Amino acid sequence: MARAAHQTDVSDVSDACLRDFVGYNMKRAFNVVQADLTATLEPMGLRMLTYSALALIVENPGLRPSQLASALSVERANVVVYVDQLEEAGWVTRGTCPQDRRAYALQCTIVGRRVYDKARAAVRAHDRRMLDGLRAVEIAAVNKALARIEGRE
Amino acid sequence: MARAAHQTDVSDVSDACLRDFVGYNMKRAFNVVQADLTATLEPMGLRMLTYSALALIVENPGLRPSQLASALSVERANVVVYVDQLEEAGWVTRGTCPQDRRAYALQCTIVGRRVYDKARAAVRAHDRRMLDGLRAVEIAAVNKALARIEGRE
DNA sequence: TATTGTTATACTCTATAACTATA
DNA sequence: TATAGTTATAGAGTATAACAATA
Repeated sequence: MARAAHQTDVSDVSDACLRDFVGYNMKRAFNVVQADLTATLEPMGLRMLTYSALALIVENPGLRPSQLASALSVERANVVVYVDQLEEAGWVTRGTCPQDRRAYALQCTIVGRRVYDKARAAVRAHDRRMLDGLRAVEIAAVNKALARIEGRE
Repeated sequence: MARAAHQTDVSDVSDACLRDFVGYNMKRAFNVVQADLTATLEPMGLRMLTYSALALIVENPGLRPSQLASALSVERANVVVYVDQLEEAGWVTRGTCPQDRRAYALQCTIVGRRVYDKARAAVRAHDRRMLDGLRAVEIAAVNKALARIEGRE
């Protein structure tokens, strides 16, 4: 790994001032996860958010968009785009909601279910790649800490 | 915390299908961190990335933009905008680089140094808020796991 | 009046391609 | 020929404001 003397050498740049800052560490780790996940889902026509939306619809048939927005922690306005894409792909339908005619009951199609199952397996493999080298206790510690930071539990 | 029966109730939405997926947990926790950090830095005219850039310039006087890009894990093109903003605020200067006239030697100004010190204290307080309730060993476990995911260590 | 889904819009983050001036 | 900084641009994520239909 020789490098020409005139080329940018980043090895002597100190980021110690940022390493004691959890947001910086999380952002950098998440960038790696995001890049691998994007590559994992792209061949199936999904992204992290459309995959997450599809998963929630599959697991919660009849889910309404506003519930989906809450579950994804995003605004209702943004969910419209995700559902549009899933609907255009033929994986999700906007069914009528008899109890509230303002709302829609989101359902996945047979094809949508199949795409989800395939994507889920790929995401599981991605997850194992990301956590490779970490012991079960360490993974549990991370999940606990993330839950605490998120304000759950 | 009473809620009208007709209002969106998200408590019965299951996201178990996503909770065993580290990217989802990281994203949600990072959203919380990001929101708090944005509110923390906004009064000082900084954002996460401009703060990070300022920190690296303060701690590495004479840093060149391409080194800054590597340290921040972003493309050179994006660094231009961050440095523009820090320069317009009067916190950073693009000094000449005698060894390589294509490059700039980034330096912080006296005011920039003062803004950084103030922001650093605010970020430390933010960090304590985020990690509140976690023991030192747990924080160490998170940082170790994040380093592993990021591919460092 | 308040809520649901929607549209329009804007800002941030990130990447790629192409340009210029240097090396 | 390759690199440093820059410009232009595009896509993704996120948020707010305002609207029509419905509660």
